[in-house]
Amino acid sequence: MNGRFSIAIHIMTLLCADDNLQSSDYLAGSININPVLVRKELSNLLKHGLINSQLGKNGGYSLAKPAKEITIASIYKAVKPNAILGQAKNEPNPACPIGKQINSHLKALDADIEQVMVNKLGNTTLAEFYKRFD
Amino acid sequence: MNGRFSIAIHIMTLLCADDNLQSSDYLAGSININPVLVRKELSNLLKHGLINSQLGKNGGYSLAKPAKEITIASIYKAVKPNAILGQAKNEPNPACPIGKQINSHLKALDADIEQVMVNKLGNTTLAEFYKRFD
DNA sequence: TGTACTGTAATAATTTTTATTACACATAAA
DNA sequence: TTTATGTGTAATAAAAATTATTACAGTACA
Repeated sequence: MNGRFSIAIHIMTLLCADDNLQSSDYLAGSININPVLVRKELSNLLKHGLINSQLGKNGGYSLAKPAKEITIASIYKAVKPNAILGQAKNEPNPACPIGKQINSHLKALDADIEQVMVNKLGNTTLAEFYKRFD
Repeated sequence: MNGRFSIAIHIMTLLCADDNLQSSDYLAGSININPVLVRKELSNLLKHGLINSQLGKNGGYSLAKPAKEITIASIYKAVKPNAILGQAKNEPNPACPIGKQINSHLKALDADIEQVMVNKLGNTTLAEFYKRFD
């Protein structure tokens, strides 16, 4: 996994902390990454219905619903990678009985893992996560 | 996560499939990656006590113990990344109340996730995983 | 009608991953 | 005892992925 979950939850926490519209530049300043990257992730969160945006002057971003109705799992799902356990770039040797089948078995393992992860992350809401800050 | 878990479990499955010593070149041929990368991962698995190696002519690698005593979790632990959920490359803004604390809360989330993952992967042995191949 | 935003494309820089080359060292077998 | 075949590891190069930057069209408030 790359830094996307970290960026997404940082964004969501900042929006949770203040109901006013926040600009991508402000968010980028807290996360300390390029504003364009933030806008890309905001665009993704928007697509997943987690946030709202407002165009034009004094525009910005806000949560699409109350923080207690947003689970960490839903944020994770918005940015989740193809494979939690990672995947080979090269195709294994199809002439090898193990190589031929390993990917499908790995994929099954991955699905199991994703399920327990999402279960766990589904137990916490953004509101609860935010309460941990002091 | 990169391709390391995929490589490690592929290696372990191949060693499980045949008790004879296997060379890094043979393993690399099934995985379809460079033999040096395989030897690096073998070196790591060796360090974690999961395999044995034999130097010299006709040398190679074999499992360090019966496959039913090796869990998938122990293989995962040998290659696990710093953060399952990923981590930012840049330090968040220390002047921001959220930015200042986000990393420690993320780290806690990560620890929770790792625990449920390891629990889940601990339920399956290499022997059971290997049985799924036909 | 200017100003301050979002939204997105194109491109460059950086970092990470993977591949390759090279070679010291070990041991079985001819 | 010499040769062949393997491990172990360092150094370097190539490729791929991630992050940063520049640029600008479009929107809406004042």
